[in-house]
Amino acid sequence: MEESLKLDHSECQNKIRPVRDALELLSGKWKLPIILSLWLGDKRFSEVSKEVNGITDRMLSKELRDLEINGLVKRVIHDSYPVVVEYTLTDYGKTLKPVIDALGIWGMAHRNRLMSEWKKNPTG
Amino acid sequence: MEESLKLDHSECQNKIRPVRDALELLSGKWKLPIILSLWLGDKRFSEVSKEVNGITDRMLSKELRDLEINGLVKRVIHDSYPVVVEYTLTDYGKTLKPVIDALGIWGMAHRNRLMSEWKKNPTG
DNA sequence: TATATTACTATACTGTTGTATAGTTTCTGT
DNA sequence: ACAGAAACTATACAACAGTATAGTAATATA
Repeated sequence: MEESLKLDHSECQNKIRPVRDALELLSGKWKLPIILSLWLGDKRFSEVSKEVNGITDRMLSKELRDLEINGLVKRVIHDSYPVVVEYTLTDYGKTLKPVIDALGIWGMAHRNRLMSEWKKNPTG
Repeated sequence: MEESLKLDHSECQNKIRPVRDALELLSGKWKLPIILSLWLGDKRFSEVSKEVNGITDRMLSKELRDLEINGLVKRVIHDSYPVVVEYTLTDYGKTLKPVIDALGIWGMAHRNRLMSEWKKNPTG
């Protein structure tokens, strides 16, 4: 009995871990905007910087490195003046589509729900 | 041209917002463990506390309130000795299933990928 | 009266995430 | 020689998420 409870619990932990992994990979203020910016096409550092409103160089650099380490983004250096660095979403990065879609669909429904609640009772 | 770029950008923002909403609702150290604990059945405060390893009362209280405000969890007070409070996942909370599944599937694939990379080059 | 249980709240602290601002390197046009 | 651009890095700081520890209210039992 004790034993089976523990099994259930550790099974649950095993199920939760990959969910957390995926969540952590996407969470934070800047990862999604950066990924979506690159989804529309390869970009240089300064181009992403312009497109992702409000991000500092430091954060952009850090987040791009993070995404690169996880294999979602590839960094390509062009030997030109001035050194041009292009970032591209990898095919692997694009496998995130179903995840982002699922989040988006639920998030949309949630917004609609909150809206209709507010219509029923505007003062909250 | 300028105009169409701006449109693209704001459209993109509109798409990103619900994704972020959903992400924020699930992110943090404790929300997923709590949700999954309640998925297996209604629980009292102290039962969740025992099941979700390492959480403090303060965090549990805060997160449960947060989940309640977002309509994912319902708080039911039983008038008994000592006061018993039961938390249940709402039907609405259960609509998160496809989201959590999508995260879990991707996270699992990611783990496998990292494992097979490690096998190719164990020293990193 | 003292102690125990449940479901919390209060206060103070730490650690991580993100911000602000400036500096570095390499190159090139003037 | 100097200014300027690209792609960063360094340092210091602020804000927020989370932790540690203790305390509270209601009720019951010894």
